[in-house]
Amino acid sequence: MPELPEVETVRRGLAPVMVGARILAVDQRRPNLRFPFPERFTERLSGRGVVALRRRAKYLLADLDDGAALVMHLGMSGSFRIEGHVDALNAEAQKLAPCGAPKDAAHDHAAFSLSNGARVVYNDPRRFGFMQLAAQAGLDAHPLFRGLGLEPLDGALDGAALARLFTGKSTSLKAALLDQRLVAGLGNIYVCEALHRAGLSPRRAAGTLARQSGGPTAGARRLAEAIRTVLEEAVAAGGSSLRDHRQADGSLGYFQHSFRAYGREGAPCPTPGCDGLIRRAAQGGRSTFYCAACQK
DNA sequence: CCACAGGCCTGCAGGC
DNA sequence: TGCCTGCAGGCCTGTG
Repeated sequence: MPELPEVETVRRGLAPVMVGARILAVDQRRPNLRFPFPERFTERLSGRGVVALRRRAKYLLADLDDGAALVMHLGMSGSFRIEGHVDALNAEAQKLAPCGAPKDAAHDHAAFSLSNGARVVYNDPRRFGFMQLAAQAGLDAHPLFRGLGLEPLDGALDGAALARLFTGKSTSLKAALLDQRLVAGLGNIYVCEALHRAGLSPRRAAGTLARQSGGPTAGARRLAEAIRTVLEEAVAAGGSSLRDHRQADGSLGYFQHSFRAYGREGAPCPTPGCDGLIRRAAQGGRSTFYCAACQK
């Protein structure tokens, strides 16, 4: 579920409820997720105000009023839901409620009771997610963040930046784009989608897109553009993770209907003028969907 | 029973 | 020797 667009959707859904509110209590229901919860987790959060809700790559960050940041990663199956909010702001937030609500509470692992009456519940069946506390100051130097690469939507990702990152790399484009140290926030779905849009083979060596004769290659420019546009479109659609608990207005979580390659094995390639079929192959133990006819 | 699933880390082996 | 790379396995549970 959670690649960059999904985490951003979560952030936008939670922000109206959490920012400006105070955490009254934390209901921590087990000692660990992927990693142990921080020491004295509930004590350290109780009474704290939430100043801001931010995102870096696939991390969600709640800035607290004591200078700490609650760092949250959703892993493969993490989701939040909002309960018990009744005012107008909350109605809007409910509409944005990220990743829907699970059918039962069996995998509710932590819940934050807020001063505005809302309860924000974290659910994660596979428990690949985690939560940590870090200092806001120097967060970029924190072990979780210091190695992260370019944030795709902040304006720094263009053909020249990609060409520079790919210089000398013999690894495949698929692996390079999944590497969070180069570009941060892409996962299996959006890598497949971006490569398809750019007309580039997932098996092609990343270094072949490096600079040539003083400038970025056309492929690097196309790829940077494809990454930005697919992420922007997915964010605008509320991500791809909201198959369940669809809102009546249908404005969120519909990007899975716009996939051109991911999960479409055997389907006709949607590229105009291409008569290929979408294929599925394994790369690094994960499925890659691509069209051999138009992705070179 | 099996394969597979949106993330990410480690260890290991091979190539240069 | 070092560095890069690909790959398997592990963490967990759910679904087809």
